[in-house]
This record gives sequence, structure tokens and C-alpha cells, in this order.
Amino acid sequence: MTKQTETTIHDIAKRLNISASTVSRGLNDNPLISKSTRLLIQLTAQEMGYRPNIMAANLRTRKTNTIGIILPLINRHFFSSVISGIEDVAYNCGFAVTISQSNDQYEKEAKIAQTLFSNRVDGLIVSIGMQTKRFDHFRLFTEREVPMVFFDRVVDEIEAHKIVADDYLGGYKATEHLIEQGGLWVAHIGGPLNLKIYRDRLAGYKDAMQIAGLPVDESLIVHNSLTRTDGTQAIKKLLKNPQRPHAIFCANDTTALSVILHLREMRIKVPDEIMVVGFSNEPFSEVVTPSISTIRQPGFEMGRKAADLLIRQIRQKGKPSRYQTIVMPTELIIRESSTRRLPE
Amino acid sequence: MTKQTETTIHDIAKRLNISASTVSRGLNDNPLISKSTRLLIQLTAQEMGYRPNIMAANLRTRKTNTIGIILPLINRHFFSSVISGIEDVAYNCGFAVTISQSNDQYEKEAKIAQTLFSNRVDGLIVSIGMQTKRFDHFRLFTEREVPMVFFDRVVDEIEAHKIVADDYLGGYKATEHLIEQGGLWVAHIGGPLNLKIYRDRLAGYKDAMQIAGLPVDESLIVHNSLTRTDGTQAIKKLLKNPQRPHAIFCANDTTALSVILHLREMRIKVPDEIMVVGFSNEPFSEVVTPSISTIRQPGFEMGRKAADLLIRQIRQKGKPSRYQTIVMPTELIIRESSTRRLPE
DNA sequence: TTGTAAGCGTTATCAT
DNA sequence: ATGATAACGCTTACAA
Repeated sequence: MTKQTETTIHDIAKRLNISASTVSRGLNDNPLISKSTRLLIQLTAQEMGYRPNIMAANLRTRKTNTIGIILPLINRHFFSSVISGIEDVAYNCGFAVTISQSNDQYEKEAKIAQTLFSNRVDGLIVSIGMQTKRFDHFRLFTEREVPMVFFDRVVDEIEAHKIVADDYLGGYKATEHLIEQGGLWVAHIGGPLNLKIYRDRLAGYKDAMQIAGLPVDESLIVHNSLTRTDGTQAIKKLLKNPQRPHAIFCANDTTALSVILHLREMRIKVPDEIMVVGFSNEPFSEVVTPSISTIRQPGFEMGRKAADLLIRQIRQKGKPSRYQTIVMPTELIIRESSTRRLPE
Repeated sequence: MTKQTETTIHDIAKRLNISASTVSRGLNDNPLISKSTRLLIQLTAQEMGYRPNIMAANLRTRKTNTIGIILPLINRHFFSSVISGIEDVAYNCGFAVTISQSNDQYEKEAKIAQTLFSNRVDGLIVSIGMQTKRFDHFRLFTEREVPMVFFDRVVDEIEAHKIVADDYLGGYKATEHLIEQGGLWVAHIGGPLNLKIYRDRLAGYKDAMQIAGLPVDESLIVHNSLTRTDGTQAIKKLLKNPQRPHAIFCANDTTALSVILHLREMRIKVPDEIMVVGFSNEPFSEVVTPSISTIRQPGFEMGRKAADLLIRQIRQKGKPSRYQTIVMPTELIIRESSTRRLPE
């Protein structure tokens, strides 16, 4: 149990009276080495408790078999689902995954990018922070042709593969559904417009209104950071509006929840007086009363797809001929918060 | 924008007509180097777009500044909170974090441990899988004195620092509360007993019953894997019991939720006919109807503490004189699912 | 205050 | 089928 120095291929070589290169080849199952010595090498390696020093190999091969992930916040169901999906694929392809959270701060995001680059990750999967409006911290990667894949909070300014949910259609379907349920004045609580996902959800909302022949009333549109507090602020503001909304499409479930809780406090009935639809299908949405209608985004699948695309790029080397933006389907889940009881 | 080969300290050295070692020292702010050359070096480094190759440094210094995390499942609120806490501290101490999920499979857990060791992580933070009953995959780390910290699902068999929530007291308080609320026959839906956390929660339950002078009836105790389906199975079984329980203490919130949903279906009123308390304070517990009484575990703080303890160990080198088990306080959160309405 | 040179543990090239 | 040797890019005695 004493702290021994690690066994290296040289130790194995010495023991077997062969050269280190043969050992290296043997361990890597190089067919140049005769089957018998290969076996012998692997056996002795095992016996001597040999653990390859991957750092050394990495230095030599200029690969790390590591994928870096940058995202705003780990502790959010959607994001942790994505991580889970990435990890799943990465693990099966022999890649490790290192994760950092930007906490939605530009400074931290930039510093993380630097660090991951210095660690020579083979590729990067990113969802940018709410505050991020400049993108020079990713230039490092584009210049050196380190593959990147963006997901969810993607940016137009960078050429790369992107995985997004169909935010536009999600926003459209949510709003359309509310209109079908009898909502005339449908309000929208949206996120910061520097993020494309929120622009898209907003666009879906507006189009659905217009196509239904309903006016798009700017006083019924609120933008904020979609936290629980923001949601409460927003619903308070909407309730003060001369035209009280019949329905609200919220750009995430957290906000939808605040709205519902506030309306409950105010004794305004959901869905009878005001209907609500959220976005993301957080675990709580199914079980809160009334259960929250929402748009499902396939987080785990998005993670898998992102990892798959990234690893493909890493393996093929050289820029892909063209970058694709993969739009994953979203699904409207209709629950109580938007279903008017049928008159009996 | 062409793919250039990376600038190294040698390139900088050549440009400045000094030696590579001076550059190395200069970049590391070694006080031996005169302030002026240090500045000069750093400036040219910046100008030349130098990015240190951390792999090379790692190989040389035999440190990676990387912490490995092994846990059953990323996509669970408690675990992602812990990760978030670990990442927070690690980042501020200059450590990267690599995460792998065992999916509660022993084989995968063991393989991950191997890989992380080969990657020479400086330390390991682990919560073991439900199936894990052998621990030889960690021997690698103990033998080479690579620091490890276990959290939540810890094991007696390994000497290391451990961070746990006060599961015993949590179980005790939950049960005591149910008894105070008028529960005589309190049932328990618990987890697999190879995990200490579930043994402790069970022990707390039993002691609370005994101290209250109530019988511990084995037919009111069920053990399973605490999934949503398991919860439904368990409540079905309990309802068939000749003595129907007045209250149920569930070892996690997921199970508590299934119980509540099933009882709602059966039109059995919670809490009036059966009271329920869960464990973990998942986000949904607060907002489900009836809201679920539960035991709060400080996930984020546990993560911070684990990282802190690990990094301390990494820095001081050599075994700590003795290993501590840090028990973080748990808090009973009383909500609707266990509060009998007062008779008016 | 700076330079020289060795070495971390691999893999890859060129011999044999 | 195997060996010798030179990298990979950095740090660190030891020397000057």
C-alpha cells in the first residue's frame, strides 16, 4: 500500500527484455506485433498494474479525447438533460466530457473558453449566456479549426453546426392553441431578444396572432430574464393593462409557474379566466395544479445529436463543407392550464 | 485564418533572443526574472497569440488541475445541484471538472474510474451507484493516494472524507412529524439497503416510531429503487395491507409524488386520509397539489464542501491524519401533504 | 538574473 | 516483427 511510482511502458519493456516501442504497439494491438508477444505484453501489463498515462499520449498525439461543454447553468432540467445526452454519446465514443457553467456572465464564459482551449479539448459544445453579445472568445476555436457545436442558445455570428429546438413553431403552436381555446387577447412573456430562441418564440407568437386575424398589441408583450421573480413582475404588469389578456404564452415554464401562482393568489382562475402555456416541459409542469401546458424540447436527444455531430467533425478533421442547423421537433403538450372545460 | 501551428515558448524565446526557460518563468511570474523582461515576455506572448499547452505542463508537473466526478445520473435535481456547487468552487480554485454518469451500473462505474485514473485526475468526487456492492475499482486511487471524497451515497468500506446529509435525523424528523400530526400507523417506502443513506433514513424512521411507543410493523415497510413506477407499486401494496397506513414516509420525493398521484386517482384524500412526506425537496414538490412535505438536503452546499475538502487534500499532499464524515443539516419542510386541517 | 540540459511517458519514423 | 531514437511542449535543477 506504499505510494509507488507508476509503471510505464519502459518498466514492462525491461521486464520482458524488449523495447518500449514494442510494448507501446503491443498495448495498442498493433497488428505488426506478433500475436504471442502482444498477449505477453498485455498480460504483464495487467500483472504489473500498468495504467497508461493518457497525458503523455495526448501530448504526443495532439489529441485529448475530451469534449468541453460551456453552458449557462448546470442545475436546470433542460440543461442537465442535454449534458446527460452528450455524456452518453461521448462515453460510448471514448471521449471524456468537461463541463463549465458561465452563470450567464460574459466574463466567465470568455475565461472558460480560454481555459478549455489551453486544455486542448478536441471540440466544444456551447450554449451561450444571456449577457453574451460579443463572440470573440470563440475566435480562438474557429481560427485553429477546433470543432464547435452550438445548441439551444445559438448565435448567427458564428459559423458552426447548431442544434436547436423548433422555437418558432413551438411559439406558433402554443399561441395557435390558445387562440383555438378562445383566447382573443393573447399576451406574451418573452426572454431577452439578443438570444435567437426568444426572437423565434416571439416570431411564432406574432405570426399565429396575425394569421388568426388578431391584433399584435405591444402592450401585451413583456420581455425579461424569465426568472420566477420576473414572471411575477410581468403578470402584475399585464393585469394592470387596460385590456386584460385572456391567455398568456410564456417563453419558459418557470415564468408560466409564477404566473399561475400569482393568479391563484389573486383568485383569478386558470384556465377559466386566463389560460397559460409555458415552454420546455420542466418536470414540475406536469404535476402542478393546474398542470401546465407547454412545449416539449427533446433535451437529451439534443445533447446526443450535438455530441454526435461534434465527434463526427473531430474524426473527419478539416472543416465540413457546410454547416447545418438541425432543428429538433417541439411538441405541444396540452394540459389543464390551457383547456377550457367544455360546457356540459 | 489558416490553420497555423501553435506558438510555443520556444517561438517566443527565439523572437526575443532569450532562452525558453526564461520565457517559461516569465509567463509564470517567477520573481527571479526581472520585472521588465517578465513584462516583455507576457506582452510578446499575447501579441503572438500564445496559448499554453497545459497537457505538456501537466505531463511535466504530474498534475492535471482536474477533478473527476462520478455519479449515478446527471439529470436529477439533487445531483445537478451538487455538480453546480463543485464546479463553482473548482473553477475559483483553477480546477477543471470532468463528469461521468454511471447510470447506476457497476460495470460502467468501474470503467469510468479506470478512465479517470488514466487521465490522472488530481482527485475524485463520487456518489456510488445503486448496484455497486464491490469497491475494488477505487483501490487504484487509494493505493496511489489520489484524494477521493464521497458524497450522498457513501460507503463504509473505503477510508475517505465523506459528505452526507443528515439522513438519520431527516428520517427521524419526517416520521416524528407524521406521528405528531396524528399518524399511528406510519408506513415507509425506502431504497436499497446496500446504500447507507437508505439504511439511515430507515433507522430514523424506526427510532421515531419506537420512541413514540408505536409498533414497527414490517408489513408497512417497502424497499425498492424509488422510481416513479416503484412508488406506484409500493402504494398499491400498502393499500392492500390489512392495516391501512395513516401516513407514509417516502425515501425520496419521486416516490412521494407517485404515491400522491395514485391516491388522487383512487380518490383517497391527501393529507386527510393518508399523509405523505418525501425526501430531497425536488423543485416539483413545492408546486404540486397538495404540495409535498419533505426533507431539504443542501445539494449545492454539499457540492461546494466536497470540492473544498478535495482540493485541500490535493494541495497539502499526503494522507490527512484522519478522515472526517461531514454531516450537513437537513431541514423538515412542512407543506400540505402532511398537514391535517385544524378542526374549526 | 538568465541559460543549459534533462526529463515527464508516450508515439512515430526510420532502420534492421 | 522488433529496436533505436527523436520528438511532443513544458518545468526545473544546476550552472554561469
